Amino acid sequence: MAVADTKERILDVSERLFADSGFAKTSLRDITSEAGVNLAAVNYHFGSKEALLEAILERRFRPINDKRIVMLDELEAAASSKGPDLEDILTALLEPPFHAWAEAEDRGQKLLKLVGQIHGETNEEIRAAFVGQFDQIFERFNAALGKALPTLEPAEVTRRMHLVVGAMAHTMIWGEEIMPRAPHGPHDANQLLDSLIQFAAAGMAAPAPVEVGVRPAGRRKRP
Amino acid sequence: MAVADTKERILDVSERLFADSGFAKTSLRDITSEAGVNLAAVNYHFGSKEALLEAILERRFRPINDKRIVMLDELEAAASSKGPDLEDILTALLEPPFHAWAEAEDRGQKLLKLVGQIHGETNEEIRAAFVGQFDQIFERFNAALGKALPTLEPAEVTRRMHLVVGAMAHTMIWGEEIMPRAPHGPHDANQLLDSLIQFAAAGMAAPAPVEVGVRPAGRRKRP
DNA sequence: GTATGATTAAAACAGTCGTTTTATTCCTAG
DNA sequence: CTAGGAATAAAACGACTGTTTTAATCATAC
Repeated sequence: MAVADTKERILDVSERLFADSGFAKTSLRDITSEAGVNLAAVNYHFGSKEALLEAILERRFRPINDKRIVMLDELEAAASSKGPDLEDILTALLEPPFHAWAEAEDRGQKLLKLVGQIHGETNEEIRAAFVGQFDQIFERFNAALGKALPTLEPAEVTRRMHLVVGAMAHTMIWGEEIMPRAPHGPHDANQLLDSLIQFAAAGMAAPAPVEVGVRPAGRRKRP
Repeated sequence: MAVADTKERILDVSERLFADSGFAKTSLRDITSEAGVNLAAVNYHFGSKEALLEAILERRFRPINDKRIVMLDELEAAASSKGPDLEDILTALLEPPFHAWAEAEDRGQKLLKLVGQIHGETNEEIRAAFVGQFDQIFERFNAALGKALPTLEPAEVTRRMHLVVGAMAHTMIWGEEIMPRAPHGPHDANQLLDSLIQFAAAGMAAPAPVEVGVRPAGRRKRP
């Protein structure tokens, strides 16, 4: 068996098992027996179980984030001095992971469910490696969104951007269960993405909130 | 040591340890030694480690969901035949968990991080018990939101409602890290909640998306 | 063909896990 | 005061964990 075969089989199988049963509950014996490789192969090729998880995440998110940057680069190159439109920026942010998710679902790879498990379930090193993959994405899109929404405080832009990411992540992690009547063809996925982008664009462009210190004590009593 | 003391100490400690280190990585010995109780106490009082997790979730989410229902009841009792306003419904949906989260953070109880770990990391039984706690919430608020947004397809209302929940959950799970410069006083929490409600209201009220089958092939090319 | 390094295989290691069993203590009802 | 169940404590059980070690096999370069 060629090396690439063994390594990729381990990646494929462990990605699925981690997503299905969780990182901690999936043993190396589960992985290696299902992949048809030796138990020691994981430690030999990856070093440790946790390094295997890092390799899985890297393999999936690298092309997604690369695509995001490329799309944003193109938008900014084609835009006027005002910068790209809000909806286009959000499309560049949301479409690559969403398509990866929809395609992965079709192929039975529920890798995105892994994201929901990373928090707390693995050590700080992995968490840092994971969020580190998104540092550049965050900075670039935060800046672009701030330029597209010049009336908003930068901190408010950042807050709302995180809300957008949360809406997306929640959809991808729970989408399978919370939208059971929507089979995962490209059709449904595109409809979901449309809803998401429209929702996100409206939310990002919502009127600036009233300043905290200025507002009357009782929250949100309309006049 | 009184019974209530032992059970509650186990709940308090395990809630914190689960949230910090994850369910699978936290051993009963970690819990019982830190709580100052005997190792067998968990199995004696709760039956199993997984039943302990169910008890933790029940203890925290029961009052939150009760409050949501009470607030929605009051809104509907006071509303005209058109039903309550969108923003009020969203406040009833988002404020109870948000305040519980902010207060819990202050007391060092990061229970909401648990939610992000439930998916996949525990067995189907627990997952079912967890989502079952939100069945009533989902139905009630889905209906109320549909009434407040009569121009939207019901399926679209449901989709957007899930996006709102995702934005909220993401904020609560990651808020600690993604908003590092915002200390968790009631001040910042309220500001965050304001942003969230404003964002959610605008997103929910976004224009209805173009029908999938009708739309031209290339996505979202504006005229 | 043989040497050499990479890969796979099999076995053993040392430790931790959740749970159960057995004993002991505590508290209260009669 | 005492019987009896509830609660706590201590110890042991059996199973499973990630990792490491030791052998065997394979492919490639000379």
